[in-house]
Amino acid sequence: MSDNLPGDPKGRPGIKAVAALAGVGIASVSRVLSGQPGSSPQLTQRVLEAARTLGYAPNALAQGLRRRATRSIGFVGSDITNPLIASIVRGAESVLTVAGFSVLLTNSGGVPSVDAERIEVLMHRQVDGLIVLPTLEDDPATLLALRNTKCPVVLIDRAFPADIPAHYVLSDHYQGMGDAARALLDKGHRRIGLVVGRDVRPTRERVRAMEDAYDRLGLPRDLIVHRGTLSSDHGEVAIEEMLADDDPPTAIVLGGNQLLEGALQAIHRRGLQLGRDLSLVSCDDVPLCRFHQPPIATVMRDAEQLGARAAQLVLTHIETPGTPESVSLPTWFESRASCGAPSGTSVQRRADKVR
Amino acid sequence: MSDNLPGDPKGRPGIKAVAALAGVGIASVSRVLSGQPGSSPQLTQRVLEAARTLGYAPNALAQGLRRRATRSIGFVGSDITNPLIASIVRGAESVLTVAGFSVLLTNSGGVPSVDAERIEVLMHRQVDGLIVLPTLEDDPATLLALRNTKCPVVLIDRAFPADIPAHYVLSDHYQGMGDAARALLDKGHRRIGLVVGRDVRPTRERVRAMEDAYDRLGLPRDLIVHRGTLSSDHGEVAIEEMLADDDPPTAIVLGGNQLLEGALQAIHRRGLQLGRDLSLVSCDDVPLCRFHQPPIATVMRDAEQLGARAAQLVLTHIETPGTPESVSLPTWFESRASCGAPSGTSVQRRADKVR
DNA sequence: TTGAAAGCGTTACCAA
DNA sequence: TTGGTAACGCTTTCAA
Repeated sequence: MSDNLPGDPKGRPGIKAVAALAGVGIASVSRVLSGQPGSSPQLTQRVLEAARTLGYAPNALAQGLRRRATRSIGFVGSDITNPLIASIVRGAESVLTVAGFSVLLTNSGGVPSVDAERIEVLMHRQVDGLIVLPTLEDDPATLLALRNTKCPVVLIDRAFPADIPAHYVLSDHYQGMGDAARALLDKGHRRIGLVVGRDVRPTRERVRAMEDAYDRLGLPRDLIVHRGTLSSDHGEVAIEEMLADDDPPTAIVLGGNQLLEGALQAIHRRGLQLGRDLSLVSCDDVPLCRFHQPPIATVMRDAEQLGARAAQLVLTHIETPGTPESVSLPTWFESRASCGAPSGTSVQRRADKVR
Repeated sequence: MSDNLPGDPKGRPGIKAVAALAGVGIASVSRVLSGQPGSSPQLTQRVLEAARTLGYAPNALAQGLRRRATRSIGFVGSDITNPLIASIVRGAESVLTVAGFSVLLTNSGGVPSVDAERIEVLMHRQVDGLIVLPTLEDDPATLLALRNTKCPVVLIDRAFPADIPAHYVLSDHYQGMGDAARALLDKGHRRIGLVVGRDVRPTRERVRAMEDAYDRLGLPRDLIVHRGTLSSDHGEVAIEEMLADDDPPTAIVLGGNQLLEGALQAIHRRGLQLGRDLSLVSCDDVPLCRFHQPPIATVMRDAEQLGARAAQLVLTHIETPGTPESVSLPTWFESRASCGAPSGTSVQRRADKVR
């Protein structure tokens, strides 16, 4: 049995092979290669040489099993295809890679029960930490899965019950949306449409920011809140419905980057010119915002930073578990030509255009 | 020692705990839970019940170590933030998830040596397969890393030396680019600029398609090929340089979606109207292509399908290793308003515009 | 049909 | 300073 030193599954050398070649004990190899002190220079030398000539690298599986730590973290998001989420993943991945961690990526498709399932799979894979962008804040399966995690968890842009053991990285949507609201009200808009997603923290913050903006100016809350999913299709429907209103809003704010494409379709179809016939604000900058004619005013944030901070947080608490921590990152409003002064109702505006 | 049944690192029950609770042997638990036949209904029942009450799920690390298979695959791409790559990952991930595989995602940042390093890390993590979008085709480190892989590897959109043991999923860039070229030549363009990246298969196919299109019409190859990286910055520089030429092209083709933003910046800055003053074709549809005014004509492909086929290929060869396989997927040209007839030199065009 | 025991490749204790 | 050895949690012979 000891003659045959197959090492690894597909014929890679194992620690035994290195020990044999170096003529030392297996334990010494482990010690040297994991950088533990207390090995003579000679032994160290021989082990290193043997390892190099064999092209040896430790089997991360066995290490993980023994060390009870895999240096991997799981990421659960709805869809990597959403540029916002891609940026978050990118930010997290670059921090984690530097720290020697790998990322297990999963997409839940925005289905709460799948969130829960993915969390469980990742736990079985013994990830050392978890970064999750949960779809909802009150899905029972997700809550259960989150309660059963035995590793640090960082939740992005969500607020969960206090008994959920997790850390948070939050965007300060209130600030950016408040600035956007004030900018619109300043320009004279009084009836504003706000398209939002499901009832999660960003939605609540955005609605609150809008309402407070009205309140602060002593204006009646002439706000139309349209709730649904944050999809392109919903963006289109929302615009259609709002503009079909007897008293349509003169400005519309989209609470999610995915809404924009559908919204623009509806707007173009109606032949409306943004900034003149209708003012539009979107959330989360995408190339389309900047290159659209006119450019789309946007509530901005640094998505990569969001992911990077989440990664730092999870690493910190893997290192030394601590009490729940919460990080808040800024959002800000960037005004662009899609925002102008109101110009009567959209019915009048359409009449203008046709004439 | 046998009284204490801690099971898993952070206090999750192990197989021993289940065996103890069910009052059966540990081997029986394994057999029942991994669905092997040959267990009495009673035993099966008791094991299942015990597992459920303990909330037991096997430790994937230990399973992987023992089975010599982790049901995980590694993905190496340049940057998940590129919507093309995000779509490829998404396509792969959905196929793999259904098959019970997890994805280890890494970004190389488009640095060849990092490609190689990531491949090695993933091998040490004992992935069962690898999907790679290599930066270059002749980087020595990457070639070495690829040769040392002991698992099925699928390379996307690249052509490597025949001695590299890998499977391929390729886009038929020749077809789509050929159609684009013919469309431009048909409209009367004779001097066309082509911006491409480094010397990899897509670049070569695109250049060849353009050249062949000229040849087939018996036209001289009045083609300006601009080579560089596929970044937004390079897109901007490329446009600037081409339009600054004494005899600027009347149409420009961008061989990569990342080029578009920079290119549009340069074009807008010059006040050129696409489709009239200059014709533009991009590669790989992004929202910006469709919503730009005018919309940008594009050589399209199904990126998710690219990832999905890669995943299928890798799964097939994990199941039953076979000889190298190669899959080709279509690209096609979608003409949009950014393509019009040529209108003199850009100098004249600018004069027109100013007048 | 069932279970004891031998590993999988590594780490870490402990004795030498 | 070194190396044997017992785990880590699981699967898989092999005997019973």
